[in-house]
Amino acid sequence: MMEHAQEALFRPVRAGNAFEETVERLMQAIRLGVVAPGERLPSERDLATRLGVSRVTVREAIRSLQENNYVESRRGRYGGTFVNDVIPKSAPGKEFGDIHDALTLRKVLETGAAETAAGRSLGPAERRGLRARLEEASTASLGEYRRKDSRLHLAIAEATGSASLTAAVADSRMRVNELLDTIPLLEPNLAHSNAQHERIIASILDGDPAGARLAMAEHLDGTASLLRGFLV
Amino acid sequence: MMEHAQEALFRPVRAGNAFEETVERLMQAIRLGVVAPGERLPSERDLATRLGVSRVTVREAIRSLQENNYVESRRGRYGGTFVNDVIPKSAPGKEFGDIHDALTLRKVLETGAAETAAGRSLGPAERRGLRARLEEASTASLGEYRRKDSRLHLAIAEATGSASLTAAVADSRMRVNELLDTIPLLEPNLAHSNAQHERIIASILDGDPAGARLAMAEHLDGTASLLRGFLV
DNA sequence: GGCCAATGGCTCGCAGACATACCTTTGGAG
DNA sequence: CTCCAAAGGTATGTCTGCGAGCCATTGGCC
Repeated sequence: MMEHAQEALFRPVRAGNAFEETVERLMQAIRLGVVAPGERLPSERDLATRLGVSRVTVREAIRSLQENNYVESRRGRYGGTFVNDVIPKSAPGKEFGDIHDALTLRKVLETGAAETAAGRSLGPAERRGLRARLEEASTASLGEYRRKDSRLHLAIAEATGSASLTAAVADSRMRVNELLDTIPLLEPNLAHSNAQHERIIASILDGDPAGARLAMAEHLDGTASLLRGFLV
Repeated sequence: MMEHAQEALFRPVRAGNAFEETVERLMQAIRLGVVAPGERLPSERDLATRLGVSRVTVREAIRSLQENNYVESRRGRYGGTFVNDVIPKSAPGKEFGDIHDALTLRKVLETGAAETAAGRSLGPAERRGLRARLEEASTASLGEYRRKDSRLHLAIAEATGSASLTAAVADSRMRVNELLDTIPLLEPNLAHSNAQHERIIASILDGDPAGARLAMAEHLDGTASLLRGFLV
């Protein structure tokens, strides 16, 4: 019997209860900038359907976000649940194994996504979307950088046309962002990142898979060594 | 708001109920050959702990496998639940979008895994393990080929040292295997596959990441075009 | 031959999640 | 000004899944 493969296959079937999972997803949407500050989440009924949980559970999750000041809800037509500007903390306590695991998966997924995206023939809407996210990230302030950066990387994953690859990238980024939140973000890193982003997007738009992979790999190695340096 | 990224983030929080998820995992372990015919599954109590579900749920899942002749249970000390030789078939009905999605994710994950594994310094046990799986796959009969093939690919994923990458590869393989089960497996394909396997493992053992990636990419492209040809 | 540890087999009460229905608030449309 | 669609807020009965305990069976060890 393959002892180690069992660890992967016999891992827990569910990460947490429905409530915790739902909170996690909504947090992802907010922290990755998929729903930006000031914007509205989908309605509770809509979320319940999409997430496959009951509306009660969605409401409990939103309640918990309200209590931590992530969102505010307004009633009535054209009401809804809106994302606040303040984005509170995060609490670490990671081990080295976790870091290696998270960074390995991220590198595989994101270099693969960049290469795949570059190998496709993208429509004008997709090309515009990528350029827009690049522009957003390059003009972002320190405070909003992580969110804009995530949106750019997610847009690259989407450009592969694979929903499950996009989902995997989103999950992976959440894990890595948790780690990144524990170390300082400095202006020089940011400028360097932006230059790398431009190379990545240029390679994708030019249809240069090898270039896109290489540029993404260098980009990721930057934050990876930063992380390893700070946390080990 | 990024409409498409929402589809990824607001996907269902749980794939099915605890029972269905548990059945799925046990099926994976059996079909991917992690627990071979004649071998014993971990005890119910053990599985319940590892899978994070109650023993009742594990038992219901095993019950369902028994009814489909996948396993048999024996009581008493040194008893347990044993995998049968007969491996029944599944029934498909996939759409093209699913196929593209599954193949895209697989390619990203497995080429990344091969490259990562080749870039690590593997211990003697890992090197032996890879050679053993290669040997098993190359001497496998038509009937057991898919299982042995999966074990080899899983061993490569394990060699990356990343548990979550291994888990992702396992999930991805399950999806693709479901598709592969619907098309014929022929001796020439098998011989070709074995030759490619040797190149992949050789590159990994030689510490040649680029070569490993390339060899894996060619290997996967083979079955990918086979699939696209048969199913589109 | 008897013991006993480890396994599968079984039951019952509780907590979490669900489906469904209804109430309240709000602001644009007519 | 009135209406009403769409959103959040609330309540209730049902069911799934869990925890925990106990029973039944088996085969090696003493």
